[in-house]
Amino acid sequence: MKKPPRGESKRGPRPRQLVTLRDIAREAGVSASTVSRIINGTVKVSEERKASVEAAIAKHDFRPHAAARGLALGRTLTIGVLSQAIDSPFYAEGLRGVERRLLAAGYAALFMSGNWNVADEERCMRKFIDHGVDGIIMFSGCLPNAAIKDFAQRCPIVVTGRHLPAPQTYSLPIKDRLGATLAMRHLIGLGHRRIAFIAGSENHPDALERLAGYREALQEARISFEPPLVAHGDWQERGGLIATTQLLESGRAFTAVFCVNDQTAYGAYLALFRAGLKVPEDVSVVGFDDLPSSSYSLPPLTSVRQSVRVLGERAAEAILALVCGRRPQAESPPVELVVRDSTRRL
Amino acid sequence: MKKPPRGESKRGPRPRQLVTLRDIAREAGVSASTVSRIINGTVKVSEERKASVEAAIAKHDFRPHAAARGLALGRTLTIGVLSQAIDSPFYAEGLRGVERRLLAAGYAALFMSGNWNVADEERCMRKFIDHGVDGIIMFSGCLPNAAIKDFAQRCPIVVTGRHLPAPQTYSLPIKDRLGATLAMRHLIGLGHRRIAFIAGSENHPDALERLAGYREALQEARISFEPPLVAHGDWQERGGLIATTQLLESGRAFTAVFCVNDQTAYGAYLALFRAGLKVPEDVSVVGFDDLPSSSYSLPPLTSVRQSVRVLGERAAEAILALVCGRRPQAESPPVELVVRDSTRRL
DNA sequence: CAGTCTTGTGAAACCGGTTGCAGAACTCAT
DNA sequence: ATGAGTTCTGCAACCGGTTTCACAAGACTG
Repeated sequence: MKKPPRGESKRGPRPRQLVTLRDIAREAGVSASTVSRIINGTVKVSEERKASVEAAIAKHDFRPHAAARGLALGRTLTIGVLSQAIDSPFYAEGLRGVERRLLAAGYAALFMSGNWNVADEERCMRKFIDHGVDGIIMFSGCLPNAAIKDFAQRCPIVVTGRHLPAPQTYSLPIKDRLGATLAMRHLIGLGHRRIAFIAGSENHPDALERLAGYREALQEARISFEPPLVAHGDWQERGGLIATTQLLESGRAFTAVFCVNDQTAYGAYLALFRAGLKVPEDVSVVGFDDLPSSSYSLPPLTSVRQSVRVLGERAAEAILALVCGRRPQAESPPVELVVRDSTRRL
Repeated sequence: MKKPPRGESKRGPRPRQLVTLRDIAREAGVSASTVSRIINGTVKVSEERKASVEAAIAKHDFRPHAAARGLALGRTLTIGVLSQAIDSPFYAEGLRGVERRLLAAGYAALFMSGNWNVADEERCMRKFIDHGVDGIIMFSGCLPNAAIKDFAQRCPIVVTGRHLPAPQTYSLPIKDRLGATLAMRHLIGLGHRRIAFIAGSENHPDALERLAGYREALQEARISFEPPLVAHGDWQERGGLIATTQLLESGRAFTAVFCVNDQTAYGAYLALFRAGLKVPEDVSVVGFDDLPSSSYSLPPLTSVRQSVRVLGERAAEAILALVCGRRPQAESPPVELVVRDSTRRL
């Protein structure tokens, strides 16, 4: 019962740096310190030495060893980014924003997926710590706040989609409720009264807030809330398809569907299509997130837009600030409704 | 004109490890070597010491410092993964596969996007090297083979979508031509003769191969190749929309469109929709890649499937093998045609 | 021209792990 | 009781950078 070493069981020989800083120093006839100073520009060095060192560096195409530098500096220039699934178009947008902004600052991103699952999220977080990331960005996961605070003692954390006041931590809330009311007011303004809602998974905070927005808007318009008009999906096409199909089979009348996110709306589209119903002639549909592909759905989807890409950029800015010991100033991006062709006046 | 240091201009104080291996050793009354050996299970250690060391580790929730370990071991347990855009559903699928397989082996993935652009790809590769990755996976980029061979001298590389025989390198070709002929034979078998092709960007090797497959299938069926039936897109929805629109406006008759990838097909869908044409009644459409969302397009899209996710898994297996000094044995996944509702018999 | 102030440089310590080597302790056979 | 063989453990060196500190050389001041 020997515990296998980390990683793969078989390993090759221990790899070495082909050319080290001291090799360069020897070749240029200076000390290692001088080479280090030239590379980092930390202290002024005489022109002639600088030239000969730079020549030696170029000649051997020398690149400092990352781990060694990381050890000495206490930094890895790496940020861990936790999303729920790297292949979800929603998170992909966010990751893109993060990547852009981090790259510009010289940082690289370690992406991992939590799979909407506390255990996986926790595992990812530990892995980030083990990899020595300088900071972590969490896209709204299901990890309890207490756990996050715990991790935050080891490295700064930026979390989107929730409010979490704690040291070494910064939150970028998502305006779920406001967005949902925007969508609903649009439908109500078009004369719709019987509006179904395809919700997300039951325990997810974003899902609950969007549901709250749905109810709030109904109340505002003095339309009574009918529980049977709410069906639960899974944030993905499949869930939207199933939920909408059930809703149709239940026989409850409705003239519009508000979906908790765009992927759910795509599923709803297919369910309506199979039932021979046309969007928007027979049923109006509104999504949430305004994914890039929503401009290309048939018909192009009306959706609530709070740019996830910008959210990612802001999150990246915030984590960089935290890492450098500054106070982040990033704000959540604005929410707006993008009206396309999936909704019509009754 | 002072050169700013790497990363952000302002940095906080140099962070230190809160509790080190030697702290644990002192607390447990053993030497640092013993603690290291217990953590890695490299050598047998007496039960009593083991217990007291593990107690101390648990008490302080000690985690070894990644950079220090990386320095000593010469490994970072990190793999660089280059795709063209992290928010492209195509690459996202592949990244997902890579992530799964790497995580299982204890490795983490550093993802970066090359943006279909040689300069960016090169920059990413350098960044990977600078970050000390143990290996690199490249999803079919536009970097010339010579450049790749160059990078391969510093660390092993697995590349998909091309054939590149070189030491420290492994290729997983994509069966573009075969896939394209499958799609075309399907359309031709349904009685289509005037088949348009929406190609990708002109210089991309995958695009050229798919075009070659298109022509090959035409020739096989003794249908003459008509250059005006080929339009160029950009691998994305937008390009498919524009190209199809132009094709329609050109007045050339066609009964089917084969698109270089699914995203292009989504754009074609929208163009046809706007022109009042129905799929598949008026025009049949076939895509390539079988993205997950293609089951949910309206109508669900017939597409060539060579699972990118599996490709990613295979690539991950191959790079792990290379890193451990073994010979990779991974094969490209099989290609097949998935027939859905976007094609019909003439 | 002596004394103080800069400025550039190298030796050595340090970051926090891993590991070769040698010695201690313990087993077992003679 | 003694020697050989085995198992466990600690010392010290090492991985490859960065940085403190001391010092020498040159610039400036009175």
